[in-house]
Amino acid sequence: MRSPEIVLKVVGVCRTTNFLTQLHSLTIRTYDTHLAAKITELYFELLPLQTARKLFDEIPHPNLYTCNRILQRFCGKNRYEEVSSLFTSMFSFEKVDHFTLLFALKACSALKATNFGKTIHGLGKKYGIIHSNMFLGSGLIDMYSKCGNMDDAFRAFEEYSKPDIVLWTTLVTGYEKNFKPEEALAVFTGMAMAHCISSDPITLVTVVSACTQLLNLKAGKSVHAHVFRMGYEGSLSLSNALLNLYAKSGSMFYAGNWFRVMEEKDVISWSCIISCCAHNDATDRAISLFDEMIYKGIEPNSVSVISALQACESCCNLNKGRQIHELAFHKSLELDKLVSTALIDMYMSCCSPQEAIIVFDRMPNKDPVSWFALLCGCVKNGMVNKSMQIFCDMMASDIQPDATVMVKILGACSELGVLQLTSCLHSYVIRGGFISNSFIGASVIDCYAKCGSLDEAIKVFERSTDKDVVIWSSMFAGYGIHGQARESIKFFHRMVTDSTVCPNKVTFLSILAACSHAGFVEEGIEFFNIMLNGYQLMPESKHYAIIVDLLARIGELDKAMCLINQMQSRVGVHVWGALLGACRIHQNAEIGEVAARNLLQLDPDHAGYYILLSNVYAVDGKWDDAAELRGSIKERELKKITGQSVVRL
DNA sequence: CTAGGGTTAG
Repeated sequence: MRSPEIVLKVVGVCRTTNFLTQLHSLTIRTYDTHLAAKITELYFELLPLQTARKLFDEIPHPNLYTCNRILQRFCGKNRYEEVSSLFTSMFSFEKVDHFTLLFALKACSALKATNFGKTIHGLGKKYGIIHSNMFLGSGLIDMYSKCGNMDDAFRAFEEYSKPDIVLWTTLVTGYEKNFKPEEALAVFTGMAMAHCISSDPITLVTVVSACTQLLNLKAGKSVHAHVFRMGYEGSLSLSNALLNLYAKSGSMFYAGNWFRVMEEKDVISWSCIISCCAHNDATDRAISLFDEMIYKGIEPNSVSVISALQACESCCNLNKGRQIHELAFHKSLELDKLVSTALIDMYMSCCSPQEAIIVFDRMPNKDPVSWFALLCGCVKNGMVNKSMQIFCDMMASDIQPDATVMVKILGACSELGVLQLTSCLHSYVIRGGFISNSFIGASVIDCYAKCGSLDEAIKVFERSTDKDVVIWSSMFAGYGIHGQARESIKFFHRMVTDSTVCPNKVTFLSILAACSHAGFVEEGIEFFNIMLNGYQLMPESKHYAIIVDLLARIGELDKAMCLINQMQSRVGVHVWGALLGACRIHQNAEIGEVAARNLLQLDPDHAGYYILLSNVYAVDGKWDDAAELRGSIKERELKKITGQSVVRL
């Protein structure tokens, strides 16, 4: 077997390294370009990168065309390390062409290797092929954009005196993908004003995406009108981009209407509308749309499954969630990390942490987000010890916790109330360099306060160099927890006079809570008014709940009721709960019934409300009503969850 | 052998 043709045929079948070594020496001797091309491909396909490069360097006359083909093949397979390595070997060539550079640029984009990209840019100039065609231009702009370097992308763009539509679009897309939607629209405007350039459907997709980022419905609509004028409504991607714009701008109405009239719909369109419904309290509609999609024979992908799972999550539809899980399993979509994480979220929100843990354990490669979902879910389900365990496992698996994880775990720790653990986490926070993050600082303060050590909380507060509104608020709350409303108020004045920090809604919530905890009725009401009139902050349900509690406690039930009637925001359970609790103390069955009826409407399965109401009846002497209520608790098989609070020093 | 686009996320 001396003929290269025969060798080539054999190469296709036999792929052992041993055989490859023999072929290599043959290739070096024969100088055959076909053989060289084929074997180059095999080196990079089968051997470790370094070995492949070494062998390739020994080949006397590799052919540019075939090397380009190999680069292209590896680009198609996303094997960019190989691309970059082979390209570097090609430096010894007398000349490479724009195809070579284009594939190399693709590798730079994927590997985010800006410096290497700049080298290629320079090579292009050296070889004088930069302006040989527009392909290299868009490749350069795209490379700089994908490396997050828009300044160089723009400079590359400026090197072309007559940019074509693709070049313009690449630049617009670069700005949009780098979260600079204003710049994207500005470039688009520049393009529209440039001579002989009119936008095409692909450009408009990006323009619509920029409008979506800006939540600029008005601009988006005018693009939509332009789409109709140009007759582009047949473009599916463009239709989907518009659908996404309507969905994201919170306009379910527009989204639904546009979805209905869209000529063609694919799985992306369906995912988009399902996600829109799931995020806008139309969970049942989201689920029925998902069913409809399946019924119509549209193959679900991970995105549609995730959106449907989110719908199940927010309406606690465990059975439907399980059904979708099964579907995802059969379609092998559970392999997608985002799907698994959505499943964990769903099971955790539907109060089935065991199933969530099973999903997590099955994940072959867990990412920080899935760890976080598991940790949050355990906290949400009251499994605080378990969440601490997860935190340890996470570090044992070499996953570095980030700021969000730290905030969550500190929250869990404050619930556990173990002071030693708090100081442990505090040291970890300092060592990890997290202490400058004000959310974490505030969590540490809160954690110390809840574990009983106000002194430590104050130390952390005084030591923090950059006290922002979050840190201050956590300190007000800390004093509040310890019943020291006086100190809390003193600190509030210190903040207002000594710093430039402006209080927000959370600040007032902390202050109000402190007043409520210490029974400072007048001060509480005064702060409520300062918030409303002094700072023009709209109180939310939680603020009202505290004020209602304060008023109701001193027996001003009518005033409290009056305040509730004035509320513009949704009246939450805490507001009615505060009122009902006070009605029991002040023996007002009339208002108590109103409060209870509203409560049971908001949360029919909460045993505590039934018991509170039955107590209201009892003190009023309405024994029959009380008995009937107690009966319905038994009927519904509701159990009162007993409260516990623990501090371990 | 070659370039620009749409849905998910704590």
